Amino acid sequence: MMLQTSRLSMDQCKTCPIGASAICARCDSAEMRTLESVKFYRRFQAGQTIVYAGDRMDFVASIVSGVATLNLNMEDGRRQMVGLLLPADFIGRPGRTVAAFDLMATTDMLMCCFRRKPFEDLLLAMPHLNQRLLEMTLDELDAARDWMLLLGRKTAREKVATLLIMVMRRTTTRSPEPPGDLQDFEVPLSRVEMADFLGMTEETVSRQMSSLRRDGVIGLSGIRRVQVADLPQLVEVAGDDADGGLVA
Amino acid sequence: MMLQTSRLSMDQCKTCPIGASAICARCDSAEMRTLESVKFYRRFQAGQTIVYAGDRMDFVASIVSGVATLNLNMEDGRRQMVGLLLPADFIGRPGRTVAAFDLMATTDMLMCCFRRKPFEDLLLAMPHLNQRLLEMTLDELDAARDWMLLLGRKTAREKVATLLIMVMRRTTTRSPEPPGDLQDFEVPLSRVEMADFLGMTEETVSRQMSSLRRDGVIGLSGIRRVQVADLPQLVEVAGDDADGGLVA
DNA sequence: CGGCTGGTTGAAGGATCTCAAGCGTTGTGG
DNA sequence: CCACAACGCTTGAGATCCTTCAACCAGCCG
Repeated sequence: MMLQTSRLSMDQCKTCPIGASAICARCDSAEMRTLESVKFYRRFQAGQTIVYAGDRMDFVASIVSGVATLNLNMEDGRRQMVGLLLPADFIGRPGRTVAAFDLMATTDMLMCCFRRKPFEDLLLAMPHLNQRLLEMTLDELDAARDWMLLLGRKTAREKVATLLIMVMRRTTTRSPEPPGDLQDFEVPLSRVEMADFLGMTEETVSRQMSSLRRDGVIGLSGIRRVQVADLPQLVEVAGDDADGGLVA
Repeated sequence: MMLQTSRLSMDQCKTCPIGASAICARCDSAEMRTLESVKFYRRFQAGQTIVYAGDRMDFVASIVSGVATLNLNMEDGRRQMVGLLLPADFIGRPGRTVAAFDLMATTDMLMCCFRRKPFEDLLLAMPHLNQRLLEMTLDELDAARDWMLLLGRKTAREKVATLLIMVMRRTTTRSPEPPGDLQDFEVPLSRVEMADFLGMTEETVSRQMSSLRRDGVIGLSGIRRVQVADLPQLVEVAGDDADGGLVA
């Protein structure tokens, strides 16, 4: 397990699929070479917990491929997802040695890692790195705020619709013109994970998915594959939080 | 109204009450002089909306005194608070010309402002400023994530207890040794604002406050003043999200 | 085949919301 | 100076949405 099959082809930052939007997006070629010399790859399997809250965390990383989640737990087992991390997203917090959240791989993952301390030094030495990390963190904060509206004020049906739209937007390859209403995509989360994202139970998630299917808003095939049959209605159902980036 | 009575004494950054933890905390004295020369103060009254989501926003600012909130609205009037901003907190997003959230003053406020464009230039020129803003943004993101757990998974009673602890911790002057259980502080939010913070109705907030009082966990005097009668129990009730900074 | 996992569906219960009335304080105008 | 309207808060009663608990179903793998 954890064989690194494609090590060689990955070692070149030039060919990195997330280069344009990753932490290194603003770096010039000299800076890239510096980063390239200290980076290393790690793979994780679907379902694996990468670190638990409270564990020591000695690296930071960018997601090259796959999906990870950040989760907070209460003693009695209640769990809330607080981060959904897709390719190019950054993992870890400079200046913090101990993880604040559980970090888990929900699919097989490849991560581009840096040991924490050297990375922190680079952060001080390379304004481009600092600027890009700031920008990414501000984006995440905006996303967290939209998410808070969902958690605090939306109904179960609105929550599910919003999640589907979000996954669709962040997941489907942005074709120049959207192919009408019939997007087909895979939700990289189990029902339980969707429930943890949305702050509800898996049963309610399941019911709302079925309800949206019955109403002709979406289609379901396989277990995680969704077709948007009526995008305008899906957006309508989502409640359109003051066009918080979802409508675009 | 909006008389600036203490302008002269405020013009000196040296005497600024939030200097230690504001955006300028890491700047050296040369950098401080630069900032000082372009900063300006603005006052706002309690209840005033500073900007609406979608409005042009041509400045960024630090809160010198008072309390502001960021809010998201849905078309049908549902509202969720997504930011609670206290002295030293930073307002506005570099690189964004249009506000993403409603920004309102819940108390009388004094803000230390910079025009956006010059500030963005300074951000590029002063790594210290960039580093500090990154640090503050990361802190806010952590806080947003704790908040998401509250919104998604906590009961009404837990929500109220958590808010009280949070306000107590961020509001009371950190005396060297905490004076036993009997903290007395003011919640700078109306019941409606508390409800918007917690993702519930004002009636439920009110009921839970009364319930906590009946159970001897807190005392209430005036309308916004709270005495913590039994801190351990209050922390217990709050559900103590994996000691997410609340216990400490 | 049989157990296991993840997902769906049903029925009942409960936490929170909604709607409504009541209360105390504040400010205002007669 | 009092009456009264306005506002913010509290309390009550009924309705509702979501959860809980349980059964069931489909696919997968030993």
